[in-house]
Amino acid sequence: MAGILLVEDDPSVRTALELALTRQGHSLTSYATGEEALEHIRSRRPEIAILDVMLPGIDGVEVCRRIRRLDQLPVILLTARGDDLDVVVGLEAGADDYVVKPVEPRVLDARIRAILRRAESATSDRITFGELVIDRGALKVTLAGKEIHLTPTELRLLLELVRHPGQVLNRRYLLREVWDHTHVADSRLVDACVQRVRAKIEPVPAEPVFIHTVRGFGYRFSPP
Amino acid sequence: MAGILLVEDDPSVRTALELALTRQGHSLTSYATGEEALEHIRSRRPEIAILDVMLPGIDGVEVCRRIRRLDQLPVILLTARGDDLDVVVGLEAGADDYVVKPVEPRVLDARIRAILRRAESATSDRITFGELVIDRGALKVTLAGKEIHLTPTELRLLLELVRHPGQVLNRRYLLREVWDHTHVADSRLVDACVQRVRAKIEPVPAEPVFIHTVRGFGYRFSPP
DNA sequence: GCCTAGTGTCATGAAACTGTGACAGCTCAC
DNA sequence: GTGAGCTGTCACAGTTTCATGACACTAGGC
Repeated sequence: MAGILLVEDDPSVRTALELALTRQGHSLTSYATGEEALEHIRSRRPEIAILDVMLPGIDGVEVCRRIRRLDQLPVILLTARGDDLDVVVGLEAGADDYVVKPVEPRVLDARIRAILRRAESATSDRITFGELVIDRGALKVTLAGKEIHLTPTELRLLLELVRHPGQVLNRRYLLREVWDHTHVADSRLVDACVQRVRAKIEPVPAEPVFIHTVRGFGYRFSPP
Repeated sequence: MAGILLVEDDPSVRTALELALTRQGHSLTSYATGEEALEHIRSRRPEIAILDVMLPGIDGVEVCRRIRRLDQLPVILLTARGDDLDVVVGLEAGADDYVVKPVEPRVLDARIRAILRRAESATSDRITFGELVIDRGALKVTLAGKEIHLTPTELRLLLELVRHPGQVLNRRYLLREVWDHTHVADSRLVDACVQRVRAKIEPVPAEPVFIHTVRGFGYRFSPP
């Protein structure tokens, strides 16, 4: 998933935060309860969790404790109460930061980045194009939070295209860079591979939004 | 020194903080200006720096930037102003936290501990991935509390993979790092060793949860 | 010398990946 | 509108890659 996990039960606050954080360029999945979040935390592998403290059922501090029992996942606790004792308890539960609502989106964003920077997971070189996230370190591609499996050649092709966003790359060039240079056969090879990649990453492969055909020249990667 | 470096120009605030933090069990050295602090930071090697933003001469944010240029030393910025923009600027300068004065000693202490805990876990000898605990100091690996015996090569391989969690490491790299650099050997050697490690640490070696094969590229360690 | 744990190599089968060609569908120039 | 040239789509067989287990070689303890 490679994004933020948000847990907030109040729908209006949740929507506002979703909007604000998405606008700051984060990808995000949100839940209303701690139970749901804990259930999905293993499979979705978020980079950071933002937990409201006051939740129905398991509260945010307890969710934080349970996360800590297994994982180093960074956690920010979010609360309406600014009580000093709460802050101390929250941080002792293993939270990395404790933020009092209402919070300016820019401030929350800055705190998220500060924590991610330190967690160093931010150093993994990741590129994001809307819903499409390409992690060059982990060699993982995710679309709308769902991991996409690409074969080695497909991945090399996509990385090559992404390396030159907006540029048209012709078939000869792609054959040289992605396949072995010694390749003579200029068949439909590139086309077929592009098609395979599209089938996996394009929501509607017939109307590609990422990899565009430039008739007579080649292909161009340009984010939507 | 292994303590806190405090930079605060107001003598009364400085004395109050010194007293409070000492009472919380921290050892501490304080300076009135950023220049003095920067001068001593190399030799004294503090664990964490707490910088007032408003300082005569170089201000706290600038001190933070200069520290960042050299070092990972954790930094807390301390300020009388709670302006959102200040927070963002401060955090972007590389600060780990931004605290507004006046601050309850307990809260400051909790924030210091949260940051130190995280900084320590990054370099700590013991890393936990769910059931798997790797003690780099004692060179011991335990799975669900039971000690696992790994041979030297197996252990070096596992440590190398764990050193880059989530990253795909190719066979050439692993051969260079884990085995001798001058190894011409068949890269199937890596496969065999990975197999052996899996047989020991994976509950179901055929469906690995720790060491994943990335076909065509190499192996990736990522916790379940 | 003998035994053992550790290590590198190899054969094998299974699974995944890839190149290829045929053909349909589309686009553009005329 | 029409035809030529491009491109999309698909199935399939050959190839590559990997997991697995067996085995030989080595160094060091006894």
